[in-house]
Amino acid sequence: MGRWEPNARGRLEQAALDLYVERGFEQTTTAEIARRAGLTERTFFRHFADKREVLFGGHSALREFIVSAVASSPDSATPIDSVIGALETVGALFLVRREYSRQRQAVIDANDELRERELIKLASLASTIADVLRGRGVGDLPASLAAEAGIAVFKVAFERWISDAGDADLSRLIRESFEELKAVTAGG
Amino acid sequence: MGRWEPNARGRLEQAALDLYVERGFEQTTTAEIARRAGLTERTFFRHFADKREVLFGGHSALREFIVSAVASSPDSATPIDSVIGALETVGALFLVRREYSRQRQAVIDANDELRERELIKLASLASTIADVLRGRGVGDLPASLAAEAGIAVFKVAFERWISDAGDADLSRLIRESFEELKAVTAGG
DNA sequence: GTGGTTGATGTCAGCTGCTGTCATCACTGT
DNA sequence: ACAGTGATGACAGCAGCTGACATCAACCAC
Repeated sequence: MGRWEPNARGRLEQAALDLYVERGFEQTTTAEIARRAGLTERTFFRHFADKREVLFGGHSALREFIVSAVASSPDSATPIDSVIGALETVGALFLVRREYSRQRQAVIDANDELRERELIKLASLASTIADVLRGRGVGDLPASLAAEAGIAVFKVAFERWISDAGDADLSRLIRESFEELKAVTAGG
Repeated sequence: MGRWEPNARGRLEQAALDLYVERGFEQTTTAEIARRAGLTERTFFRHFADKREVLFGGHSALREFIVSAVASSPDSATPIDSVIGALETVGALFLVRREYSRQRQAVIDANDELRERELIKLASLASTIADVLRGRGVGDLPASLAAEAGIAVFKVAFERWISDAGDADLSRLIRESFEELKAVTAGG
């Protein structure tokens, strides 16, 4: 048996989410999170860069998944189809996390600082996707726009998915939103 | 003559920008900004919600301008054309502020916290634009997508404008980027 | 003009997020 | 055994930000 209880990081994540749900993000101190996880405040900051980051641990895995999905899409695919296709694939992964996603998103939506962090994660993701597209020979401007447009579609679809009372399929919402974007930009 | 020097807010903005440029955002304390402006730290926080917000004072005017431009676009215009048209118009206003914009953007780009703040301002703007479109009878989904797509175009165009060595016209870059978005989404 | 009100600022105390630094001590390999 | 490693604890301290109260010129009512 180790000197300490295992999975300190996971305990901190759980304690933080619980407290953020119970009493809100701002009303929760880092010392409280650490105490509930059976650790000290200093240790909290060894595992997470700041009080917000504890909610965004899953983002790096998501990023890697999307990057490899875009990179491995067929050469015949247009840039935007590569991006939307990758996002549809990743959308399927959210199926089983619906309730967790809702809870987490409610916490984020209730606080501006957390919304800021979420937006920069998405912007950084768009930037990475654009880089991958450029690596596939896509021009600078279309790469940026395909990536930004894809993330815009994802944002809209995700919001619909979270607020949908039923059990809509995120992948399908992404596809529908993309078709709507096509319709919206096609005019003129 | 007043009891205090006039334009305290403006002095704080100038002092903050100067210090951020001179030694970087993180290396500047709010006390230093206040001191350089001839005021106290407490007064700084009476004028600005936080250390970042001092760089985003012009955003509310920009927002109002864009909102009224979208609202007053002809009924015959499609949603995306209303948005792009409004952004083109606002783009013309940046003509005379090129050097200031570059300086300010360099400060923002050098710091993640400032980039977060900028992104939430743009996201909030997109949300407001979508609301205006809905008020004009546009459906929920197309309103969100036209607004998000418009902001995506603006982001890409603004970045090109800032990094362009010459003196490109922001309005023209917005138009070009929009045409490129059309081309990118038109496939399939 | 006397007196009350207002509004921008100053002063001060204090909490919280976050960091640097050093100590601790189970575990690991030799 | 014994030294090294790595996760954690303990403690001090800075900077961002807030609440509460004081100050005092300008303005207004009379």
